Amino acid sequence: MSASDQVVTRFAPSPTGHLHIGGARTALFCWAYARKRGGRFMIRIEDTDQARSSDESARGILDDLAWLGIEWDDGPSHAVTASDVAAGGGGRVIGASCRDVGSAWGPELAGGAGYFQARRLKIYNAYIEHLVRAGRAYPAFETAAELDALRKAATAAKQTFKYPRPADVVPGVFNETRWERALAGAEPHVIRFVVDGEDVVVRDEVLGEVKFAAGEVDDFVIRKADGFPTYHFAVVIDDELMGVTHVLRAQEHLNNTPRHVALQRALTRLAQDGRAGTPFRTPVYAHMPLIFNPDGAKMSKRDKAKSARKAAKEAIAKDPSLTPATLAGRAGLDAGLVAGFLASENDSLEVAAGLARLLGVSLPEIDVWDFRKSGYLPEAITNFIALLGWSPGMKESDGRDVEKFDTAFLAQHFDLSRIGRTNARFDRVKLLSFNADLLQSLSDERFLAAWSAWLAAFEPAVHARLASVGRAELLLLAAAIKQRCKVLRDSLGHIAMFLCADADLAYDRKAIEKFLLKAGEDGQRGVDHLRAVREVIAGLGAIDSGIGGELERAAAGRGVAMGAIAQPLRVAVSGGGVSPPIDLTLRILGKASTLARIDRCLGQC
RNA sequence: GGCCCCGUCGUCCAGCCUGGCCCAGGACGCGACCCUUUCAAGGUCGAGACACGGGUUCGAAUCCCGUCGGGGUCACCA
Repeated sequence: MSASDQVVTRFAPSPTGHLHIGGARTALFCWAYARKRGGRFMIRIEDTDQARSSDESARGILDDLAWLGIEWDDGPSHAVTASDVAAGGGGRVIGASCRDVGSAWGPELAGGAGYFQARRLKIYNAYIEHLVRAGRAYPAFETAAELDALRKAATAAKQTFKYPRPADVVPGVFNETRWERALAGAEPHVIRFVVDGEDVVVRDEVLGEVKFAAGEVDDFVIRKADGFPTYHFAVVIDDELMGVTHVLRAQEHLNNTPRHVALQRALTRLAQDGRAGTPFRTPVYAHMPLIFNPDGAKMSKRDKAKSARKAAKEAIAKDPSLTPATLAGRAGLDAGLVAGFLASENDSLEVAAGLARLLGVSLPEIDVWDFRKSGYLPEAITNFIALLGWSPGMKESDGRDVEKFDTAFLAQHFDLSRIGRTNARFDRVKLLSFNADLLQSLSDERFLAAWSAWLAAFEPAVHARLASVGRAELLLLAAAIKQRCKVLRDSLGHIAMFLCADADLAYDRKAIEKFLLKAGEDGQRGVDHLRAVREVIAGLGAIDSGIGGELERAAAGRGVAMGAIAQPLRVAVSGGGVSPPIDLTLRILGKASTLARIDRCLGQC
């Protein structure tokens, strides 16, 4: 395969926040397709929105991608962080040997810098000037307010708004007057593209042929008043210049495609007329289905606000003494902002998070970062999202569908032809099950490693406390909680009883009544068994792997089933009726702690 | 509203292109039972869908048309 027909895919995030789970799927599919075809996968940062873009966000997105194990051949260079579980730690840089996509335009575009659109203004402007001189684009001077008024009028008249091309703009004729006026610099202006009246047929690998009639698209903006290109323009220029052959993106972009094709055609004519550049190719398009919420709307950050609002309203309904103001006070938030939030006047993420913390509810995970915080494994995420809109269509030998696989499998089997057309709801319960299965399949050692890395990143205080626990005990702990966690965050609830000081352990009165004080069918009470077992344990040198046998002998000696002594013991050392298997629990606690807790419990009986 | 996309169990996915092997298969969830020192985990079994209406055909989940339903998009955001 020559370089010219090598497949090049790209993921082009806008650095305005965290990486959305839908974006992660797009990136994953782009990556998998490039790998499958032996091509290159590229990242381009679309930071042409000056107000919303940030370097911090770009770094975060790159980091999330790396964490997922999605590595790019071309794009910004990025050091892999230590918390990057999938890639196995730090010490590497992704994108260090990327292709050159801009140094011909200036040294500032050498290396990874060429993959940031905000630095490529010189390139876009050169094309824009050629387009203007060819009569395919023109400066427009309407203000945002004027356009708004036109739009409102159209809506009021029940008509679709389309930008009316000014009478002095003639397709194919350079409007020097407007250009000079723009160059003078006194008036804010945008550059609009002259959309010709041709039908566009988009050939899509997923949807087939999609026809757009001429006249559907108006003269859209290609350069904003601040001098930055719009998405439509930058994407077309860069995809061509960067040799992108396949564009995989979400279906919400389908309606943009005719604009992009129109631009490609105009730019190609420019080249053919000998004015500038080389002909623009139309990449292969593949628009994938959207990812929905459980309630059937497009999954978005707004879901967090919705969920927090609901929780707050329920809290207020339950406790009428609560008001938006008291809620705001307790959560340390601005009262006005909270009131507005509850009235659905804003969807502040800050308010949502604050309210959630205060009320002890968890917000739905939307961004990859949210899933990281909750304690999902990257392998579970990539496996699960790959199934949202794609399937390998293979059967296991036992007749079940193949649905558990890793990214290596994707790289080997991913194909455009098996991308579905129907939107998928994001089912967190199934994701949870995928993650739980993965966690359980880990050896105790590997579980401990993943768990410890997660604690270090998200629960440093707990991680620090565990630092004083011996490796053998940690491994025992890992074994005890592994099957009980669907996500790593669940571990917190399971280890609380171990982290708690013996003197601080709280006893559940009901559990004491039920398992210690109430007499069983044989007339014996748990508390009596507990006293006997206490002496057995006190007589032991230490609690080791033989403890299970000791307890069984003790039970047999008293003529009762294991449960009759395990439950009282469990209440004594954990405070309640639920804990990991009693032998493991006692081994982790150790003899001193076990006896101390039994004695405390006996004191409460 | 205009334009565009979609419509198989509650949810995700297989089957659709190349009609019969489909009174539709798998997974998650749900129910029951088994295992069991609690909670989990695990095992077995079960309930559960071709949106509707017309065609075409010997035969349709699969092909065609219509209806209804859902979604996306109509920015100097991407």
